Amino acid sequence: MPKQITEMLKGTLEGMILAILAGQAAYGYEITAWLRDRGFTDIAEGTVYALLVRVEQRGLVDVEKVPSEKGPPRKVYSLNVEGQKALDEFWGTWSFLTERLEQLRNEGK
Amino acid sequence: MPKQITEMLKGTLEGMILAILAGQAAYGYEITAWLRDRGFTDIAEGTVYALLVRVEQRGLVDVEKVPSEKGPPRKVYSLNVEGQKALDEFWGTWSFLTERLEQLRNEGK
DNA sequence: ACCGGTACTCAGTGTTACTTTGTACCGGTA
DNA sequence: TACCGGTACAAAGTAACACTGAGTACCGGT
Repeated sequence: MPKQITEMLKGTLEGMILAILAGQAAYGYEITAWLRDRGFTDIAEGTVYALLVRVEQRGLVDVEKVPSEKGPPRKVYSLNVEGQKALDEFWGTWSFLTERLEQLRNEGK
Repeated sequence: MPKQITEMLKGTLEGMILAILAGQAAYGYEITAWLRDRGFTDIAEGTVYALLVRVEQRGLVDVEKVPSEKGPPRKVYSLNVEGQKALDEFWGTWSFLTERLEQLRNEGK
């Protein structure tokens, strides 16, 4: 994966995580693994955790501590109503961007 | 335009400008106006100029000074071979991102 | 007793776009 | 003549975000 993606992820990674949590509750390690499976091999673990802290502080997710069989307790995050609103907004902004970019790609200018 | 777009533009704005220049040579003020016309009303003039300086320093564009009828001389930028390569790379990375995001949007998770 | 996989945390860094301010040229108007 | 608005570019300082690297801790298997 080109490291160019790093900068492109700014502003979208948070939305991606909200989107993942919209599907089902998950914990940090799980989300990281999921992203790596989908080809985002360069996303650092620390990045995901930092992001989860941020969305938690913004009140977009609910958190529950769940004991794990093999390691420290998991912090399981789930999207709440505020989070759903933020996710909708994210998709709106994302659509705006992709539409313009697609147009740019097709017309040459 | 939501200010959420600001962060999303990081990493894509440079590609957008390369894409515009691929269509035809242009100067800073013109590019800014073009972007505003397309709905990117919040993009600051200074941002575009700074970006043009950057792509010039990276050797992705050729520059020509052209006298203007109403104002200081224009710096007209055109994409060179290196720039075309960078643009191709950009579209590749962009496709990668959009495909994953679209997938995320459709499956819920 | 040790090692590897699981799971989370935090301080410091680099890149990027924004903000603000400034310079300068020109045509039109009062 | 003096001023103003639109054109055109430049540069210093700021904020947000993802990365890096190091650390802590729990557990099962050898």
